[in-house]
Amino acid sequence: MLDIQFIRENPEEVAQKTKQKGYEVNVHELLRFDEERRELLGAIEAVRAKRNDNAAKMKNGKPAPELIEQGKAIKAELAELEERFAVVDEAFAELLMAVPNMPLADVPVGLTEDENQIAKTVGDPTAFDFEPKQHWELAEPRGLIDKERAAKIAGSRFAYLKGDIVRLQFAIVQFVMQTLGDEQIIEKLVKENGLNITAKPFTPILPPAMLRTEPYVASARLNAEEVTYKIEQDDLWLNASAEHTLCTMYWNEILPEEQLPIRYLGYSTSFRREAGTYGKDAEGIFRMHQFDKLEMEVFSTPETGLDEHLLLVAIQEYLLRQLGIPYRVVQKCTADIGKPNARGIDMDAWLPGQNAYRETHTADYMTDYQARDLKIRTRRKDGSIVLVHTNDATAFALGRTMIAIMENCQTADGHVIIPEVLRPFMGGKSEI
RNA sequence: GGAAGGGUGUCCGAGCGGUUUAAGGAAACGGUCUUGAAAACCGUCGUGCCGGCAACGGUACCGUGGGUUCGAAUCCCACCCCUUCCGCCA
Repeated sequence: MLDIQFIRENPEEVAQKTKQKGYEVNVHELLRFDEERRELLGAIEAVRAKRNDNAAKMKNGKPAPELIEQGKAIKAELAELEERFAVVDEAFAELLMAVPNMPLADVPVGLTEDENQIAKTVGDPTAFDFEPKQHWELAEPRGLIDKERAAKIAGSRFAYLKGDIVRLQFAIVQFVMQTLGDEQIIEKLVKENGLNITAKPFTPILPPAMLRTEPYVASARLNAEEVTYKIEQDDLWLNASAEHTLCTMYWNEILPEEQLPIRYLGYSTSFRREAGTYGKDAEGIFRMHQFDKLEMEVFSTPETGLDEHLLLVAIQEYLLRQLGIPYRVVQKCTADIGKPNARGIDMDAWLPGQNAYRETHTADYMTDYQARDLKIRTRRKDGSIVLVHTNDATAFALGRTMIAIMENCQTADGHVIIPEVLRPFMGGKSEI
């Protein structure tokens, strides 16, 4: 949620930016509830003080009957106030939760994704002296992807991946783990981008793939049940990204400042119901109910949050360049960055088979919006306590990355040249 | 899944419904002593919210949510988690 103090002090700005993000919240009504709520809270606390006082008088020995009578009256008075408070508080909380994070100044204002801006394009679309195929045309005939049998067992949008494509996935995982664990590479990227943050490498992490409702809601990442799988029996949800189980990891904790930034490289299977996407990307493995993903997650001080975000974007670009995949960087507009986001970047990889750029990466900067609900704070060296800033970003969505490799590195006879950097993890193999 | 025992502050650990304003210890920080350090001694030492420029005051929080009571860490109910034993299992 957004800082109520900030909303009190900047109601017009909050109303305007809320609108820019495509959200409808009556800020003035919110502030009226806020005021009423505080008034009632003051009254309640005064009555409670009276109650505590009254009870204290009865500490020693036999309670006087008139004190008990007084206590009963106080109890009734308190109950009446608390009832009124509960109503106001609920209305207040509902409005407050509806307020999105404020976009940073450089986020383009726009109400649909058409107003996203292409920040830059890197590499030319791969040239072929033959008609490039779509990834499933390459993979299915060779038995690398079997969707028919998967449909028999689990339904549509599932697949069996087999053979060299599986080796490729784990080669990518190894490559990314090695790259993000290399302090020199991080340092180089920090310097190149003029960032004022450490070169601390990323720690690989395998998170749970499920989480409970309470932390999920607090993460501001729980989408409607149309999008996310729910395990009713156990009050658990299947995560739609490792970022969901990573950002919630320090829920309700105060981290010593020396520990920051905490940089994780998470690997997790992600699950999405993809309701309402019937027919869209039906072929191949572009849009699946289940896919594996490498996700970066960073907890930092407020001062370094933006630089951490820029580092994550730089890493995404570096990884794509290492694989030799042409891509473009998209600065998402106010309506497209998402409710908890202050800034959001997408990366679209060039897919020759589709003759189009398609989204393969996202980088999200939440400032303290997500941390406020998750109650993740840091204790500074001077003893003060502040909310951390959170960042998440895709390292590689493995399915889509393999699509990009297959389509960009395909040969006329339907094989795939393995990018140089992956070969050490493919047993030296240069083609599959 | 069955049985038993537990969840108290950064950690350990007390806590017969009303001297709990949560004992005591450890760690940490500040100080005295010391050439310096250790030891010893003295002091400080949870989080949120409301009010206040501030010192401070009020209030809530002892796994979570409800209930009983004039009064709940303490009693009752439900749920979550942890430990041990048994069963099952990669």
